[in-house]
Amino acid sequence: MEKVKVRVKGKEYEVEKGTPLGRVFELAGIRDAIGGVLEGELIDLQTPLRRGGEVKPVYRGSREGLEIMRHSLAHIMAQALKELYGPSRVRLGVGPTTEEGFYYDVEVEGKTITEEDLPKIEEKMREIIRRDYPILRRELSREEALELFKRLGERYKLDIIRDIPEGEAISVYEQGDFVDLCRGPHVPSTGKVGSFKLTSVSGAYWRGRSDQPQLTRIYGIAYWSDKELRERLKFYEEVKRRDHRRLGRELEFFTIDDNVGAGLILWLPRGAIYRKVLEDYLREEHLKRGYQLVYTPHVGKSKLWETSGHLECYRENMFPAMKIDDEEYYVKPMNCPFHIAIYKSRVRSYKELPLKLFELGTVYRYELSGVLHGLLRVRGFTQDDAHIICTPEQVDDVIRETLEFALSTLKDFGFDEFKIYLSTRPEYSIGSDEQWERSQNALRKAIEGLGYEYEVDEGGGAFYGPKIDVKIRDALGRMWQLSTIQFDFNLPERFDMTYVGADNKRHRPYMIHRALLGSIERFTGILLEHYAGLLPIWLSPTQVIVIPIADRHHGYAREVLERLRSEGIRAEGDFREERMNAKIRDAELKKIPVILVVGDREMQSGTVSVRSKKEGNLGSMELSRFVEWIKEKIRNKE
RNA sequence: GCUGGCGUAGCUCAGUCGGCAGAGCGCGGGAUUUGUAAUCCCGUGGGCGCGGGUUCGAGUCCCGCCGCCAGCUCCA
Repeated sequence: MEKVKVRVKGKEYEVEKGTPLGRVFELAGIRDAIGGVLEGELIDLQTPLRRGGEVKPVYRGSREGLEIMRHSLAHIMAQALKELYGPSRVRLGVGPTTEEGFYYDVEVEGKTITEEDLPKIEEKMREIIRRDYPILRRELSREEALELFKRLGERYKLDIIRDIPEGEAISVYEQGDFVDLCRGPHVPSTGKVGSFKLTSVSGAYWRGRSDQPQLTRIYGIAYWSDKELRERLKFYEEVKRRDHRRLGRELEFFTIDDNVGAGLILWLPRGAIYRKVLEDYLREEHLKRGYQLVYTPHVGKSKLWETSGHLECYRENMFPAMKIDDEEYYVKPMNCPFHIAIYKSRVRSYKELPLKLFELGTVYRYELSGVLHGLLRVRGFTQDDAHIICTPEQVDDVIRETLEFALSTLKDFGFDEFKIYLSTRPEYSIGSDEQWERSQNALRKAIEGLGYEYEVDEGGGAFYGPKIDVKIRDALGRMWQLSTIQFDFNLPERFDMTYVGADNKRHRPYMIHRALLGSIERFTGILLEHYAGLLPIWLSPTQVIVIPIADRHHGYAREVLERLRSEGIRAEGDFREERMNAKIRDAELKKIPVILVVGDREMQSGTVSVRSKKEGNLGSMELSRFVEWIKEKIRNKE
């Protein structure tokens, strides 16, 4: 009999090949493990050892164990469904784990599972957990497996079995009278799982293909302890509380009107002020760095989009054509062809490169109605878009400067945690080896030069060039992709872009697309959620609200207001016949960063009583001192 | 687009078995002149998403449409 050598806790054990891991743990005196990691592979106690190596035991409460336990919960849910609705009515798809828990795709004949059914299913699951069935692994031959699942009427499982490569073991796991095709791993018995909650149901196509039947996907989240589970549920509450669609309405930033159209944003006055500040900032920063501002139209002739290749490759994302004077026009989904037309408006010399054209360009893209989501996924949006056209020699400097610009911009909005991704040449691509080499090097050097970690997505670039994407982490720990810096070897060819070099010959320039925030709309959604609606003072539509206590203070309040406004501070007054407390409450709910209360005392001494949303009541301050105080905060982008 | 859920006042929601459409907030008017998160009183506001059908009678039941929300990538 063949033997394998397994090392556990520094000791080596030689056992027959195929011995279950649990047996080895017994020899090693390990009692309460629920599984193990064999050379990086997560296995359970019943997994037969087919190779040797180092094994680390996995216990309840551990991270690796979480994966095992969640997987078992998916099975327990499937068993519960079979018990509730009858085994022959329930057909199972796949039931994997997710980052937070698990799901199972199922089909229940003659019944649509809704969220109302979830408590009942949970209750049945708890019952199965209490019964503490041992979970047993069995390996079957292909024929046995096909026979078994045919008998059970599990047509989806049969699909899966057919896809398992020859020679790979086919295993099933049994608990009570429930049996499921499964690679494992699983906990030793149904009683050894953690806390869970079923959260939602949705439709999901079998194998993710729309030509396949749609199953019901039931989601659950699971953690080892009640405490962790409660914390995660609280996190979801927080996500809901911070939903930018709700904040956008409460703060009167934007609205979406059915009569205007789905995915089309109407910016309300308060949102518009914020947007103006944001856009002014962007334009200033671009001018500082030698970009030139341009404006381009919203539509262009079909010929333009033919040349650019958009009609060929991007048509399904474009709004359909409109006919004008026997000529077809398309609403722009991108700004590049226009920026290229600007570049080509005259002969360009190498002396004026790099040429950096910047536009807050509003584009329209057709998105499926089902994917639209507040500001985060829309059909019309404004990009902070630029195209940089340069010589090959300038590529390194241009990229370094651009990446630096992107990161410093993100930092200005309060994002300091980034993840940078470098996507390289895919299998099918255009452009020369030299172009790819030079560009990829420039991107890599730029990231390394700034001392950042990055991940390489090998072959993940577009067919027309490599790129860097920057993702940020928001206050809730979620990652969002914002900046992108992307080479394009395609458009300069298609549009025959050239510059005259020092040699008085025509050369092909390099072109780079880049966006820092991506889209103003989407970025605003992310920002609202990141700050839970409490924007930094420099971005707040109203920075200060002046609250007079009684009518006799209105005159002084107006003086204060005027002074603030003359200093360029966005200030408002609350002159309603309301009690001070009510006015403060309203201002707090509107998340206005600073409240100035003025009454008899302030009027006499020429001061204001400062209450900051962040820091609470700060007491009285001379008016001029307050002006300095808040200007300092605005300057520092607090 | 597909599947499921939901559409009642500007907002958040209640409306039982099919039997006179409600509450709070908001908004308007009045009283109150107030020191750090809701003063009181009165009033206003609804084609119950749209269109059909069943019924003596439909917010409620049935059918069709529209809109919104969630999911549709993570391979037993």
